[in-house]
Amino acid sequence: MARILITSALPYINGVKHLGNLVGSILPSCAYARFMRQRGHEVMFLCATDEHGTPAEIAAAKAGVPVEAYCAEMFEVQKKLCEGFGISWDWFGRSSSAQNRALTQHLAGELDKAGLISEVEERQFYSPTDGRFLPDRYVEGACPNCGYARARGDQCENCTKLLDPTDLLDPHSAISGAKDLEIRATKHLYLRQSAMRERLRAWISSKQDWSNLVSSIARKWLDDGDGLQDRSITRDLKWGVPVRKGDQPWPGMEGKVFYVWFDAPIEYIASAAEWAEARGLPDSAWRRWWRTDEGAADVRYVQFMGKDNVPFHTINFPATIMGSGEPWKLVDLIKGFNWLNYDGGKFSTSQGRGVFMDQALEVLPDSDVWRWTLLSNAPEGSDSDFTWGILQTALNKDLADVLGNFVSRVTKFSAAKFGETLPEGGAPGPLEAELTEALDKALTAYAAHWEAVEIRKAASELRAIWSLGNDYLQRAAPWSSFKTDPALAAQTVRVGVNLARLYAILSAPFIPEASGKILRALNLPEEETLKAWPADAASALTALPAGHAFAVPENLFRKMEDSGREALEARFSGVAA
RNA sequence: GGUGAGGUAGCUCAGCUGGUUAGAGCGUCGGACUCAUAAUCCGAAGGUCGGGGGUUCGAGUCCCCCCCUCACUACCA
Repeated sequence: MARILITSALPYINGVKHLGNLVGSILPSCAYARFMRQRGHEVMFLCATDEHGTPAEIAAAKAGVPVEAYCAEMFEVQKKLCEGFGISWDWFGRSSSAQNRALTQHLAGELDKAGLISEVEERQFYSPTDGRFLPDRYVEGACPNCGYARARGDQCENCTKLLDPTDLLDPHSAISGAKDLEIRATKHLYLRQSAMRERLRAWISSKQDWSNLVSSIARKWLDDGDGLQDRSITRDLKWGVPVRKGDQPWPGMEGKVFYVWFDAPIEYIASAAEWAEARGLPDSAWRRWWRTDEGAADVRYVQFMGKDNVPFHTINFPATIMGSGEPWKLVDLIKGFNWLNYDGGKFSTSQGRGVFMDQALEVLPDSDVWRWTLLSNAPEGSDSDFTWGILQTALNKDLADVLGNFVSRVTKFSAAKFGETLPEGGAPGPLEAELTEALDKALTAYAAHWEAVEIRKAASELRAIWSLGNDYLQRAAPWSSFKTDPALAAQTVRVGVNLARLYAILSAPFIPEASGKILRALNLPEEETLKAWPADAASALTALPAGHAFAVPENLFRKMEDSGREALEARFSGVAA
């Protein structure tokens, strides 16, 4: 038994996430965690909301509530939605927790002791009307290059020219529209990443099993332009972790907070501390997952994220951890995902384009359908497309026809001919031998794909395993043999129902609801059965003996008609209301 | 502009360090079967691997040039 630490990129607090966010980190991390638990490993699967920063403050202001209340509410909304998708984390925390505040301040203090923090005076736009400093992208004005009136301070989206906010003509606040902007000097702390460049490079180079996507993004940051730059870790905001050196004040930094990119990944660790506190466990219970000197040396740590998050997990956060000089667990495998596009275009939170998590469950409440569709089409190798046609195919063909119909035909036939207990008689023959051989190969491949975190390949192998069942039934044809040799048909039926049990176990990482339905129909205890991962096909096909009572389950999946698909396509075309 | 990723059958995608007739699912066509959610199973057709040049006995796979798509570009997190 191994110990597996799993984290999903933290969803930002300001609103409901779309399917692209879901498939890029939360969903695959959940499926992977479920697989590892079923294999008998000890799993700690953590996630949290990322709550600090300017967008949260602005979203709260727009909603007319204090930012703390806004975050508390959105945390509950996001938590419920994820639970609706069957997300199986051990703890879903909040980056605004007391634990994260303390740990962030502590790590900043350690970095300072190590000489890795520098103070830099910079000049930023300040808006007296808004009462805040404005990040570049919250300053708008006319583009000096093309004249576009609503260029943002970081880039003109019309001519794509990169800008400095001071370049803008007629600059004003994107929040209030105020024009009385002034440039103020302000002092900030920088993490001296440049000093850790070679250490980071050596660490990154040692990771041979990272994907091309992840490695190349990491290398780019090390070597782009003048190489790895130091990076500001503080902001002039109210909503965030107050800047302190451990538990001591930080002279000159009064009233400032840590920049959200700095405290958010630290929440991976802090969320484990939240978990321990919520369960009344001692600190050692969570530190054995995170401190290599307190038991975490044998932990395997896998992170899931979209490609936009890769720099933070390959460069910035490791720099924080390594720089502290303390023995915190570093990530072993980073699983990065590309983008999921919506019908050829981009999912967009700001434009309301695509399908959001709340809408998805509203129009199609069976979360297994979403899990299977999204995971079996996950954007692993390249950006990939979500369309309603793909969902319809995944539901109708894979889930309903290949898996659902298999369970249906085998249980119904058995019940009709032999009653609702597994019949006796017959003995395995050549067909069973062939099935066993094919299944053994497939089981090995399936588990290997999960071990390598190859989600699409695992899905494809699972589908092939489902198909083996139909192939077997087709050739064994118990509906024919029953007329002449009922014992032979009984043998086929026993194998068939055992296949249904096996499918429930193998499929659970993808479709936990359907797995539960199968196991309940087969009168099997869900939790123990899921952990009975098959050692080999032969034992899996004889797990349920003659005499075992079962029931015919309701159809596992209901298909989507073309008219239903068309209605969804129409509803979600272009920009949502 | 810079950097990165990608361009493989009608569609969605696999193809590791270069090696026999380039793969899968869906779709299409044909056949078998009738237990089952008009389900299943078998078979077939379908590709000048974005374009051009080069290296090699041999390239989808390596090198160069070009075209197209997308993302990122450090103050969004």
